[in-house]
Formats: sequence, C-alpha cells, structure tokens
Amino acid sequence: MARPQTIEDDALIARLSGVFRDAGYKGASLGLLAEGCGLQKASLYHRFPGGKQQMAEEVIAAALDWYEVNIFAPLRGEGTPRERLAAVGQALTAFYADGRKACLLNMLAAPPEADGPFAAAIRGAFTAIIDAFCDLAREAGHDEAQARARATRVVMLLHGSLVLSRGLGSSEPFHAFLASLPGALIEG
Amino acid sequence: MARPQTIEDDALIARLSGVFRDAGYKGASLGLLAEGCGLQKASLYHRFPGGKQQMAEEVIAAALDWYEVNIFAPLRGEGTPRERLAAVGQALTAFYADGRKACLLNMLAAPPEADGPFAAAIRGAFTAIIDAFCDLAREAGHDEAQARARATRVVMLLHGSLVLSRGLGSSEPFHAFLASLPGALIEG
DNA sequence: GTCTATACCTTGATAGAC
DNA sequence: GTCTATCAAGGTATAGAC
Repeated sequence: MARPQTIEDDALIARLSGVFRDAGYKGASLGLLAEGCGLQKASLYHRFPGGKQQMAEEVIAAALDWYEVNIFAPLRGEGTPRERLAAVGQALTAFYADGRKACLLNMLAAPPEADGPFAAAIRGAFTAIIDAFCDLAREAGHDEAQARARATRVVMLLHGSLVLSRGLGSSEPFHAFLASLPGALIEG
Repeated sequence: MARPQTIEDDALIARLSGVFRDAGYKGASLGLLAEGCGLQKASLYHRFPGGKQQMAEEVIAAALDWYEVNIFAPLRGEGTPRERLAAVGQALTAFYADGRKACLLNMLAAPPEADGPFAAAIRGAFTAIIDAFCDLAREAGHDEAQARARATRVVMLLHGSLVLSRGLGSSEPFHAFLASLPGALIEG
C-alpha cells in the first residue's frame, strides 16, 4: 500500500482497550480514544467505519482471543492442575496489570441500553471463562455441580477483587484473589 | 413554603440512585436523571445547585446511610452471627434487587478522572463495609488477620456476584453469593 | 418549586486536502 | 492512511415566567 499504517492493528486495539477499561464506554470519548492511540479521530473512523461501537466490539473480540491463548489453553494444557493455575495466575496478573486495570466486560456492561449491543458478547465471554475453570475443577476430581460452583466462585472472586482494587486504589485485593485461587478452585 | 415539593428528598435521591446504578456517571445524562425522577432538568438544578456531581455525591452519602442502618447495625446487633448474617442477606437482596441492580460504587468508580471527586468517598465506603464484616468475623472467633481476610473475601464475592449477575443477565451468581455468605465469613 | 426556553460546549461523525 | 476543518446532535447549565 502507498502509505503504511503508523500503528499496527494489534497495538491500536490494545491502546483502545486501555482507554475503554479506564473510562468505560460512555466515558471513552473519541477525543480520549484518539489521544490514547496517537491518531486523529478521522483516522480512527477510517480504521473503524462502524465508529465507537465497532471499536468496542473489536476490543472485546481481541480480549477473548487473548484469553483463549493465555488463559483457556494453559488451563487445558500440560502439568498438574496446580501448575496450570500458577501459569494462569501470571497471565491474569499481566492482563489486569496487577489489579490496576479493570475488567473490560464490567466497564462495557452498562452503557447503550439495558441490553446493549455488547450484552450477548459479554454473556458469552463470562460463560466461556466459567466453563474453562469448571473443566479444570472437574479434572481435579470434583463432580459437575461442585466444579461449576467452584468455577463460578473463582470468577466472582476475580471480578470482585478488580472492583475492590479499583475502589480502594490498592492491588491488595487482587493479590488476595491470586493467593486464594488454587484453594477456591481445586482444594478442599 | 408557598409551593410544596412534588417529590420528597428521600424519594428523589432514590430515583436518581437508580439511574446512576443503571447507567453509570457518564451514562446518566441530565435528561435520563430528569426522566427518572419525573422532574425537569431546571428543577433538578434547583434542588442540586452543584449539578450532576452534587447529585452523585448525595446519592453516595444516602447509600452509606442506608448501609449503616440496614447492614452495619444488624451486623453489630442481637442474635448469633448466623442470625445476623441472615438478616443482612435479606437487606442485601433488597438493596441489590436480587442481583439486578449494580453496585453504586462500581458504577461511579470510573468516570471523571483517575482520582475523581468520588474516589475518597468510594474508598471510605469499601473500607467501612469490610470493617463491618471483619468485626463480626472476629466476634465469631477468628483472629484479626483471619477475620480481615474473610471479610475482604466476602466483599469481593458480593461485588463479583453483582458484576457476574449483570453480565450474565441472571440473578444466579447473586444467589450463590448469599448461600456462601455464612460459610465464607464465619465457618470453617 | 417547577416549568419552558435557551445559551453554550462537547460529542460522534463526515468531507476533502495531502 | 492520516490529517485539518467542520457539522449536527446531544450534553450541561442558566434565565426568567408562573
């Protein structure tokens, strides 16, 4: 192509994701989004003809892809359940910047309408995350009901720790979640 | 006074709170807020000269008052720890409308700036909630460190269940939290 | 105390030059 | 592909009648 992109698609999405996670959907104005990625508003519309909604949709899709590679795959991977959870813990620490970055799904769950354009994607994402932890809990010896209850609790703890870390301005709750992860999912 | 208020202060705050909890700070436009309480925008400015920010501040203060009466007092009240937790569970069910209403603190944590005008109030509110549960856990026989860890976990589970209930469009996670509340705080 | 009407600014989005 | 300039819509906030 004549003029090369000044920022790669992956990096662009990552920057936009950061703005959405900090400000939420409504709070992420095109000015903020443009500033966050170093492009002008018109350039963003060239990349995303669907506007802000398309940006948010692609950000969600990219986050799910990242989860698939860095969370779901390790959960299914080699090693003992404990070892896999340790790897997942490291990945979560990176993704949520040690508790300083909020959950994208939480920040996008509110905005447009009661059942906005992201509701289906968000529901699917939460379901996939719970299912992934559930599979590991079953593999660790729990029956279906127990595994599902434990997986749900782990996802609740994760997102609660993010809300609390944000509200308290401290990464301590997130660390407490990481420490309790093995016990909550597979032990006992 | 010559002309009586068409809506009492308490009811007005309650309606505004509902809008903030549904839409967040940015999403709660003055149009939505006015529609939600049945007043015109100018009337809202008469009640709240400080504008939307004052509305949010008073909504937070009112929520803390409600928590003091309906959560903190019962936690310190009569009866066994189990009985108090049962009463608190009922109050939480009402306050969060069985998981359908989001946490106000979560919805207001993001908006203005990284450390917006609500950051201090939100931090104080989370701290107070954790402290209240912590006191009960200590009274139930846990040492300080154990009690604090358990109280933090309970608050994480509560807010995580609200995020999940919202994201999944189901009150099941909230019910799971209620069921696990006694075990997470005082048993074991 | 509440309303209608309005001023002013920010927002999402587009046009057209380079 | 990116930019500057611009528009229409919706936002917050205010003025003044009743």
